[in-house]
Amino acid sequence: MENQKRTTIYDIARKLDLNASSVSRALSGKSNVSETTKALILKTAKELNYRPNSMASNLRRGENRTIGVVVPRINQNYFSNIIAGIEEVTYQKGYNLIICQSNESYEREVKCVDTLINQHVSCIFLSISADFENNEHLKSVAEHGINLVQFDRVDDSLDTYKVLCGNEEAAFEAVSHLIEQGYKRIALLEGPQNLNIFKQRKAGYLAALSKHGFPIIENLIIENAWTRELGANATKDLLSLPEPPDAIFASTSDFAALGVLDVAQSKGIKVPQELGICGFSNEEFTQITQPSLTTIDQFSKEIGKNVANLYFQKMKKGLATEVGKIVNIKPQLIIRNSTLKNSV
Amino acid sequence: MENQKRTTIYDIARKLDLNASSVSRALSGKSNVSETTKALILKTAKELNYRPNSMASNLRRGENRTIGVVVPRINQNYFSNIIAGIEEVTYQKGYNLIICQSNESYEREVKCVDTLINQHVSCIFLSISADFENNEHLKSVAEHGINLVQFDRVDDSLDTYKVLCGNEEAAFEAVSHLIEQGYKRIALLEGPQNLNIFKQRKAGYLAALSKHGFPIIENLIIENAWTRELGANATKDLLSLPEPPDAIFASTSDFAALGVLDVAQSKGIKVPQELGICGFSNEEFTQITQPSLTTIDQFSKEIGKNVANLYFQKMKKGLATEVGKIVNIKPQLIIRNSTLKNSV
DNA sequence: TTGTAAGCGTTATCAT
DNA sequence: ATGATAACGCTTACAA
Repeated sequence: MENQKRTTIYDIARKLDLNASSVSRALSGKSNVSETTKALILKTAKELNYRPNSMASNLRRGENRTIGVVVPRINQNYFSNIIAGIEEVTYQKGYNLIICQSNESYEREVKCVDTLINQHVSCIFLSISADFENNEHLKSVAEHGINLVQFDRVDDSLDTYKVLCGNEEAAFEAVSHLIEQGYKRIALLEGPQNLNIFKQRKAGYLAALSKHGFPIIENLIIENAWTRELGANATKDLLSLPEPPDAIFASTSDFAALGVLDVAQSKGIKVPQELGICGFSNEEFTQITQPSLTTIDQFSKEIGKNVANLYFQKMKKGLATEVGKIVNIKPQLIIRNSTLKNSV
Repeated sequence: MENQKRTTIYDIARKLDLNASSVSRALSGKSNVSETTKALILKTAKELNYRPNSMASNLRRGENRTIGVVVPRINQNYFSNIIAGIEEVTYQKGYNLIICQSNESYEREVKCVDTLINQHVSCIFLSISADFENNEHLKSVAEHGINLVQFDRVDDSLDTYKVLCGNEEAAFEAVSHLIEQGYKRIALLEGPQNLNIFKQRKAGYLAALSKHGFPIIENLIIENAWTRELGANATKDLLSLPEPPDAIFASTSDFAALGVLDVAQSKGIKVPQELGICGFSNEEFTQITQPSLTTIDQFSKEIGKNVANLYFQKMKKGLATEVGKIVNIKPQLIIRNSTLKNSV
């Protein structure tokens, strides 16, 4: 069972006293083969349990109907939804997906890209890791004639196709909403600034403050607070300031926002009356917390679909030179109880 | 950029006035090649930006260092964690992963398996879809000399390697715990019975009842309640019975348990005093609800690692004929407030 | 409509 | 230690 030889087109040809090329033609639905022999070939192919060897045909044709995906983490809702979106499109196009996770490590990201290049994938969809160092590996993708679509966490300096998700405007909206609700001292939990998305979210925060004439208070901005625990620690620090904030925008993630809520509850601080909390990503649990958390939905599955469509509808057809190289998915502010100071 | 030819071992050979076979030997680290030429080859390979063509070498060697994974849904915590576990092992072994999702559709599951067979993957890791019909496609995997590891949702009738996760004992423990807490009328939300896991969970429920001398009450058992909404509907029905249950075991998922909690809260029923609730899977949100939900942790990432290790440590080495074909991951009951009637 | 033959980029086997 | 050659299974000009 282990090592029996699989049937090839030659086996079929031999059995029917035909030539392998006829079999190939028949199986790939070419027109130049008579209906009778075609039927015969299809029949015996089935009998012999024939399966095409895609390694061989890929090699011969010089193209591999496979797309490589590199994400920081597979098992994070945001990314697994993107992958699901990608898969929905690629499956229907008959393409396979090779999935790699960088585990937020730059070194590993480089290795993933390397193996994908070796696999001769048609395209790579990639979101960079948290400790991104430089873009040599991404340049080498292009050097090997492989298409590249960056999404979400992208290297701006590289002129590739990109799917972005309006981080700056989302942060702007969120902070504006906090201001409209009457919060006066709004803190920011920010993520690693080598990632574009966190830079943009910070920019949105700053823009909203300045638009409403609010001062920028440096010690209300906490770096690297992007897990539940780090969010909680940051909150403890913030609340013990002489002039503590009355709202915290956890721009990094809903997990950080959850950490904020943890601390607020353990200290008996009322949310949203005494402290407003806003997260980022619309994780499932944000509607379950007490109070439910205001957050930003990024339409992650949509992002995935757009990434894949960008490849199939534009790149592959050689369309879109400059126009349409960048797709923007507009995120949406989801207002819930954790910031509704006025309405409670 | 798009269509330039990639450098091959012939290009390197030509440049160094050597033979392609020497280059091949040098690059694949064989011993029978002098240190000097080896160094030379490696150097020029780098200069020419050479990348091995794995399609070609796979074809030649007759093996594809790729593993196919088929899951019902990629973007479900349980499965994405399993995939993360698988990836952790396969990455380190230098294997690639082709991921497919069946979307709980049998037809699509068959297609996924088909493409994986065509890809000549070394092994398929699979968890069957909800509307599983028959195992013809799984049999054909073996017929093509491809290894198969089933996990979690498996077809018991097939003699393959399996990674299971003690569904029956977990359900037994959960229901025993409910009984010990003093609940008298324990309802069951059950899933599609064509899936082994739901059958086993039901069996565990029944076994626990009978062990403690509890009667089996048919109308406390609700079929197909495995989403939040279906769980809520089932709960409404249950609570309007003349003799409603005082505990509900949502054996299908934590989402169903959440639906139960929704209804309890909207009806002002106190959890756990008037109604005990137990879920299944230890989703992230179960520790966030008010009250927190008792559930069962399945160690999903561990399952993934075990699946992959089963292949690398046993199947691939031809070890383990009968012994060790089935690995059992013991799940763990996580007791939280939603069932602690006695302690509140 | 069918057959012939070359070639995709490797690697394995044999000879040198 | 290195070279020549065939082969993996398929596709595709080209010839018949």
